[in-house]
Amino acid sequence: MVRWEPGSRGRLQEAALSLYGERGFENTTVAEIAERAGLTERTFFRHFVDKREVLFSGAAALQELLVNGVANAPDSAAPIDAAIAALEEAGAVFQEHREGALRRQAIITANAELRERELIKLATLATALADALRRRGVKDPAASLTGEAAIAIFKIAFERWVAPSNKRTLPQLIRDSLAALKAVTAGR
Amino acid sequence: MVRWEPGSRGRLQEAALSLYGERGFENTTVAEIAERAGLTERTFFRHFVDKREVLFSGAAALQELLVNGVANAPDSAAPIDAAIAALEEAGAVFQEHREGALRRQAIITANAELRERELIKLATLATALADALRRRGVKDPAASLTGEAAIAIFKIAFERWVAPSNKRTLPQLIRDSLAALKAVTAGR
DNA sequence: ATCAGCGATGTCAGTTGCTGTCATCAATGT
DNA sequence: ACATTGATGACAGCAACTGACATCGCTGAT
Repeated sequence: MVRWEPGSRGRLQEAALSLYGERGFENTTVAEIAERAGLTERTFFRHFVDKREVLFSGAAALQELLVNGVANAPDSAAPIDAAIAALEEAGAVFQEHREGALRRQAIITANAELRERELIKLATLATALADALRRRGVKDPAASLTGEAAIAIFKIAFERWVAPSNKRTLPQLIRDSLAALKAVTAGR
Repeated sequence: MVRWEPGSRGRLQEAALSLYGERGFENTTVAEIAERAGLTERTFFRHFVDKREVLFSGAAALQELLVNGVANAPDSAAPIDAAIAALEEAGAVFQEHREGALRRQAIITANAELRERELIKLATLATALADALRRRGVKDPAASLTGEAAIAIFKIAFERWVAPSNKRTLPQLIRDSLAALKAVTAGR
């Protein structure tokens, strides 16, 4: 007989996800999440720094994916192309878990607090991309701007990807958005 | 004999600003702010929706400035140039209040919660810019991307502007950042 | 085989941001 | 004079989060 069932963190995450989906983020208390997971409120805060973080714990893996993607891009690739290549790889991963991504995104867009947290995650990704580019020898402000531009592209592409009418794939939409940005910034 | 001193809102703002500066955002309670302003905690929340909003109440005016700037740009201006013109106007306003801007920014960058709020304000500005561009007949995704790109430029320019070593003016840095973004996104 | 220490969890009390509700009272308009 | 309004106070309460300490199965060293 074990003292605790294993996988507390996973149970908390699952409980939170379903409760947020059922009754909304604001209308679910941490006590309820913990109860559904068979744990204590205090334990919830040992696994997640706050109530929102349950939805964003995957961001670390995403960041690693992006940083590696930039690092592994061919030396000949221009900064923006290295960044976009990394985004496309990440986009492919999202594409394979479309259901879960949509469910999660619906929860996030329904709540201002969660949108705040999402933005800070995106901003973190932008600086991580910029760092990765600097490691390739890209100078500032080009590195920072490329990171920001890449994340802006991802943001727009993602928005279009989750739209109900969308039929295209996320990597495709990323390439399209890059083309659109190039068109917009082309001097005349 | 008046029942209340006038200017409660201003006093609350001033009290909050100074306390945040003295002992940091997290280490000052709303009760303390209210006390310094000679008011009640409850009254604080009647003027500001939350503890952070004290630092961001100017964002509405900034947004108006940007939207008007875009609307008033010459018809011949390309979307990105209309957006940049608006940013430069706003940048000039910041330039005239550099002291206050620096003080405020120091408080914000010192705290994660405040950085979150700042990002959501920037995101709001990006969509406001995009809306203003659509009113000029710009289509999506060009409008959204231009809004995002413009805000990215502003963000980077602002970061460089507040750096201690900086000697240049914010509008100048905005123009520089635009040029850098164009260089970065130029296809080959 | 024993035992000390570790790690995940529980328990509990406390702080603080924030909200709902009702009362107060000067100023203002009729 | 009287009702209305608008800004504030008073007070109770919820829920997010934290700190401190207890519990107890497991594991590794002796």
